[in-house]
Amino acid sequence: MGLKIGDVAERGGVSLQTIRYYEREGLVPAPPRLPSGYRTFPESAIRRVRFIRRAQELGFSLAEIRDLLSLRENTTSGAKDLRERAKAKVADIDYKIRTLRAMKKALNDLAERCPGCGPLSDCPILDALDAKGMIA
Amino acid sequence: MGLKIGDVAERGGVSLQTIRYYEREGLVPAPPRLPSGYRTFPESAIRRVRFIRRAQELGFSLAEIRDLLSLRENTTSGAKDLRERAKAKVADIDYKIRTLRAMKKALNDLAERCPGCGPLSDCPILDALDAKGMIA
DNA sequence: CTTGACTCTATACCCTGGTACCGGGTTTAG
DNA sequence: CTAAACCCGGTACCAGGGTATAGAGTCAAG
Repeated sequence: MGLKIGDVAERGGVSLQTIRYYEREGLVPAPPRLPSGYRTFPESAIRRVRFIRRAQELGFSLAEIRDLLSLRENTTSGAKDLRERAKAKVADIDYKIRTLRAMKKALNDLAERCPGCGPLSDCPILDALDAKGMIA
Repeated sequence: MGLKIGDVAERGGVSLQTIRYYEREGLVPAPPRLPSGYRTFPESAIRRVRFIRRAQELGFSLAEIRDLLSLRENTTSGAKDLRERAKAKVADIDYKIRTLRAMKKALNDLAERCPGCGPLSDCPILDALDAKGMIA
């Protein structure tokens, strides 16, 4: 009934060794084993692996991702603390979203306005990103 | 007047060696030198370094960033091609924004609803992120 | 005119996030 | 019952993105 490591790897979009690596690093909980020693994963392991991949693409390190994931295995701390920590993560995410929106705007401006600029002029992309609100 | 490498490093928020590394990797253009061999950077180098840092936080590799930056030093290709490439980058960025918004929503849900969940239940964060639209 | 802060090149090293290969056991389809 | 396909742990290696150190030259203040 449990999934084998190869299933998790394939459906999660990573290699088999990566799953073992994530287990060692505490990103995927160590699953129960068959008498043979084979790991048997629950379905949720696949979602977890996919989450890890997506979060990485967004610039979170594995340590940050472990942190994010630990929010739901909330045995350690009170509900108040959990809310605090989640809010902090949301603030990180908001910052990323704002920065991405500014980059997007700068790129759109570049694409639309720049056919008129000279090749090496001080085009808008960097300037747009350096505007207030983008610096920290 | 020209900035010295230490100024660019400090005001750009990176170390001195990192500036030299970025120069070697073609992320920051090699600046003119004084007779002594000292680099003298224009102000724009600082903006450039800051841009690189921010883009990294958003999950772009240095290769991708070099690519992004090359859009403005558009001597190579026609305006049509530039628009194409910029649009492709915008699509990447839109994907990241969508994913971040879903993560944010999941975290907010977690913070607000979960005080009522049992500790190890299948809480919403992973599920929310696995919903359609988030998978690829 | 020297002393401390800064810069130069070059080489070596480090951490993160994996990937590849090994010799060996297991499971399953024919 | 055997061969293909899968899994095990262990070790070694790799690329990206820097960081550290060494040995030597430069510049600015007193």
